[in-house]
Amino acid sequence: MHLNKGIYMQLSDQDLVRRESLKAIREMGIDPFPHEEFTSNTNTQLIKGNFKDEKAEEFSNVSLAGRLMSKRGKGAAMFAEIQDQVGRIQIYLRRDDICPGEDKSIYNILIKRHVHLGDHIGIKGFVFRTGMGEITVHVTSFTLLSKTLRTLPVVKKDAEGNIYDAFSDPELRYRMRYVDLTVNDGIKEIFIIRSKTISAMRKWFDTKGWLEVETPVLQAVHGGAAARPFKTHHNTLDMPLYLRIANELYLKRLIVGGFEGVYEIGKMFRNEGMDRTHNPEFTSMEIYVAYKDYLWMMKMTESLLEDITKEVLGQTEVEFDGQKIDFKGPYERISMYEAIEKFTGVDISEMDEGGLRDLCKQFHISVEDNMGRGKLIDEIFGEKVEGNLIQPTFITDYPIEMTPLAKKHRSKEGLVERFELFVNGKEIANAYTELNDPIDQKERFEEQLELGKRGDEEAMAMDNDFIRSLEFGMPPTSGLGIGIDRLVMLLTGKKSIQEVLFFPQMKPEQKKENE
RNA sequence: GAUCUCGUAGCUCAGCUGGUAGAGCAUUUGACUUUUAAUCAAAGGGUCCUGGGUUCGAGCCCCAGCGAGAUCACCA
Repeated sequence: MHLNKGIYMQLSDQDLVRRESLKAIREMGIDPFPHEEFTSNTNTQLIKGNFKDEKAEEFSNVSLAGRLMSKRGKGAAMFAEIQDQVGRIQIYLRRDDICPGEDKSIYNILIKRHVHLGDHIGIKGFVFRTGMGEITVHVTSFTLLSKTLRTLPVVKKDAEGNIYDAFSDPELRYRMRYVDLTVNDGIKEIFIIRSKTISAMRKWFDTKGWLEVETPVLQAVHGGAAARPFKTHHNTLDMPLYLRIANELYLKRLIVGGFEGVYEIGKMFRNEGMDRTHNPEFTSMEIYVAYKDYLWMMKMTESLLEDITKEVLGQTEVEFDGQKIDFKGPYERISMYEAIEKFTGVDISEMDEGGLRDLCKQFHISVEDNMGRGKLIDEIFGEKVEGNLIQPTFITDYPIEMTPLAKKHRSKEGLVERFELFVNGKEIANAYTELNDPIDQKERFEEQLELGKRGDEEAMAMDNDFIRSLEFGMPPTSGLGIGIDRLVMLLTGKKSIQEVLFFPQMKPEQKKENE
């Protein structure tokens, strides 16, 4: 890309033309960036959806604002298109209607010459249908609302809906998302689905009486998950702080404090690799409900996802990468050991660390010396099982070594009460019957410290205040976390997380020179 | 972090065995008062990502760097 040569300051010949026009507009006595509000009484969608030829008089006085997206000059008249947030509509500008007097400069000079594609305009007029049958606004009054100084890519669509010259370079699309949103079809819809998903979830929880809360993003001890954090520094306190990798331990403190249902939707930060399913900051939803267990939470999760997909998409089925995925519950439930046996034919439930290590070798799965039993099982699962779980599937009952914050299984030795929900081969939710025995919790942290000493960089740190809070008594509780970005990817059919983030993380365009 | 691929006009892309750049759209000028990927005529627009090297000569070959995408590893 030509980004290195200075995308910020270099102007193309086309951009220079716009600067010249800006000057010319001012010389005409017209403010290219006027202050006054422009009042619309409709929008493109309302007109296109409701206009009827026999009811044309209802549309005899419309006003709307938007960007000029195409111009088809025909001499003393012109067809053009205006685009607002909800769509696009054709407009018809006739010189003698816009300039009824002797002075034709608004049409001849301003509109024909100095108004460019991308400019924000306000129009008033009446709606009619052209000879070709297209609903069109016949403009009687034209206002320039904001001049565009850069050339917008022009994306054209023919009658069959074929797209020409789409603005398709992913780098440019992500860096200049404002352009992507403006010129490419369907981009806004992705983010509308994202927004609706979050708001549907929030509404669903609020209806149950659970409380939306906010917990610290800056944490002195980063806990609640296995991941490398971003480190920062507080100047006044002169101490290191970490951006949260999870908020679990804080939310549980609130359950200790007497809230019976709390949830938080917010950003987490993990200082790890980036690829098409990982961004350094991502959005998670975590919810904790007192007096519940993970069996209850599975039912809740089914019901939540079924309701949300229905609300957002109008149906529970989505199509992803050619596969039909149905969020209608109930979902298949299968324990971790059963799942591994199902896809490998090997029963690992009684295997010790050495046996698992041999099995990994047999399956050509590369493992590290510092991996404990839990991690080895996780490797086998990730390699042999995960990818097969296309329809929503609960994997339950994880080995205790992998899960230091979950309660021991009520009946199965060596396991914890945990489930993860897999869809399309990817984990999208994770839940426990939360560990509320402070002595057990302390021992689990100590085991984590041991793993840390063996070289596991992601082992959790001891959180003494969290232990203290449990000593004050946490009711039996179940917690659930959902990766919002991944859920939105499923609901929008997007294979890359960057497609569902407005501004995915990018390296800087230019090296700093003399800053 | 590793490997592979890519970077040429505002956008989307061509560019042959190495001979100092092309198209469509967009822009500018002109024609056209119901067109629609408007049309017709003409014109302008380039640090071929950056820096080295090979060569009489590099968009093309080699090396290094920058940025992006895909795959893999780690993670959600």
